[in-house]
Amino acid sequence: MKIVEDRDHRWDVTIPEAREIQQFLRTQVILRSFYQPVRRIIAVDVSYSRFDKLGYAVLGEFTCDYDNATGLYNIQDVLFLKRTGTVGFPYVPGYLSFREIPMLIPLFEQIENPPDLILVDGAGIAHPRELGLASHLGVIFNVPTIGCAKSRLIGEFLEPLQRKGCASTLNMKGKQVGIVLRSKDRVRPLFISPGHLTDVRTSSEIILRFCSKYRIPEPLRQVDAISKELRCETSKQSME
DNA sequence: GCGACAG
DNA sequence: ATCTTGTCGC
Repeated sequence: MKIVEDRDHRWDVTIPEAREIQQFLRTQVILRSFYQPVRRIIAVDVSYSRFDKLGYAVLGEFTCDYDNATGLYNIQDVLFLKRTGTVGFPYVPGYLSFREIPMLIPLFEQIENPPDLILVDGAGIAHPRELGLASHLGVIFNVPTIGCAKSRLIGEFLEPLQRKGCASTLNMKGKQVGIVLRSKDRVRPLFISPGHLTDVRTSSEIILRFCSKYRIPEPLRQVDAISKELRCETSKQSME
């Protein structure tokens, strides 16, 4: 996969420079209904070492079949790409994409064809400048993305009912930027927002269809487990 | 000035 | 994000 030429930029930047990049890229975000069901999807995640500045990036590619009987996707993993790299940007709320995307780019370079959809652990447009990690990734590759955060970055909301599937709107400055979704009975809700080439409605529907037994949608749950596994086996080796 | 703050 | 033990609830 190749980054759209006009949307490529440096990653070793200062916070003010990062903010300017976000302010330009946000103008490229497109929100629109997404034709379901999806067939080929990619999910990504990064975990970190507490000692050194190492990050463990994982990209998972899956094929999906929508099951009319259960209302869920049956997923089949096709391949997992892993990479250990140096983290070059600190965690600053609102600038997560400058920390994680540089570690993911080498993995996306190994993917020939863009998928139908990319699932991201983080915010989409539910972001101070409407360009969270999912939106940033979607815009530079021009691929549909959905942001699926485990906690709130920004926005007002009412607590959704405790049943799986219950939801409430996530609003920013009076307009809806996402949805607060209960992905399982009696667990903390997920904060879903469209990244690029999707919309709130489609994003929440797709995410719910990837949630069967657990709070986290299956593709994201798998790449999360694999990146933690990679971190553990890597730090174990460096001890001998 | 103070609180809030994805991963 | 990471670390960390037991413990409460479904």
